[in-house]
Amino acid sequence: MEPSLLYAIKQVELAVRSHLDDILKGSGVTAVQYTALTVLHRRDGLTSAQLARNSFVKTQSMADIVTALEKARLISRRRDPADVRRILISLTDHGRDLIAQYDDPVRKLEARMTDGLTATQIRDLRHSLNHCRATLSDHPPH
Amino acid sequence: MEPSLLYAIKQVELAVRSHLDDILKGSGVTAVQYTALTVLHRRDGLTSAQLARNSFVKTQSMADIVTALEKARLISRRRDPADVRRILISLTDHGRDLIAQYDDPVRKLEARMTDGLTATQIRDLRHSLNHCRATLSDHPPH
DNA sequence: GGATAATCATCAGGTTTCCTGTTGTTGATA
DNA sequence: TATCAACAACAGGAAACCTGATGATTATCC
Repeated sequence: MEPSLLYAIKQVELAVRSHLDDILKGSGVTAVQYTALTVLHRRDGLTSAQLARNSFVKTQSMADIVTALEKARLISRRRDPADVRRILISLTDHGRDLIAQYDDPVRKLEARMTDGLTATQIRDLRHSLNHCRATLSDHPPH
Repeated sequence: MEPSLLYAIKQVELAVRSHLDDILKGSGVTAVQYTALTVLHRRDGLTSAQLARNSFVKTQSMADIVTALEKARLISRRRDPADVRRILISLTDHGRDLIAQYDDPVRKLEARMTDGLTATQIRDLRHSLNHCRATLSDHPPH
């Protein structure tokens, strides 16, 4: 009986999170919080609601994470002058330092994971994952 | 700046979980609990500790899930006569019914996710994911 | 222009899923 | 036999999710 692709993805993600938790032990942030930081590192000035949509969770759930990151002085928040409802989030210097500090071990984890795959296989894997992500986003659960 | 493979996997898993939560709404089980049931469906008679290792979590964490499933009468537990420390877990008829009930919508979710990919691409994706899983298991965090 | 709808942030309260740490029992090993 | 490893379980706590509701602001439609 062939295990499903859904299960295979979950398995890899579980393994990655386990290794990531280990890498981040002592950093003061969880794997989920670290991921939110990396998203902000790539796209500064997002709102909590945008971050939530990016992670397929409710805004209330993302608020927990944002609150923790702000308390740790890793992010800062400011009103959007163009839309007073919005509060834009940016990394602080402290937040950028943390990203920089763990960039290397996280890259090494990815290298270890793909060790044994060819460059072509890695490229195809990335392509297929992006395809799956896009397809599921186009047909949202609600 | 290229998003990492680790991030791509997390994104797909988040999207899958979101859709799975939606499918399972009304089932009485969570996505995590459902996944544990599918593992037992494929390999009956596992212990809680074995399930935990399979999911890269501590035995104490898996105990929460197993307790919930037993309370819902979806699994049953019995002592292993060959090793009295162990308690083997099996699906009940009720548990098998639940798996059967949601098998079709879950398969459809997987089909939707891979819509647009060729059979070869899907095969390669499965192969690469299994490779990543195995590589990370061979180099455990602890 | 004004009513209606959508969006954002937030409060309250609750559940699930993870953790550390500890203990007692049993099986494996030296 | 003595030691060590594995399993299950208890206690307690934190993180990350949820539903439901509210007020403020912006967007849309007649």
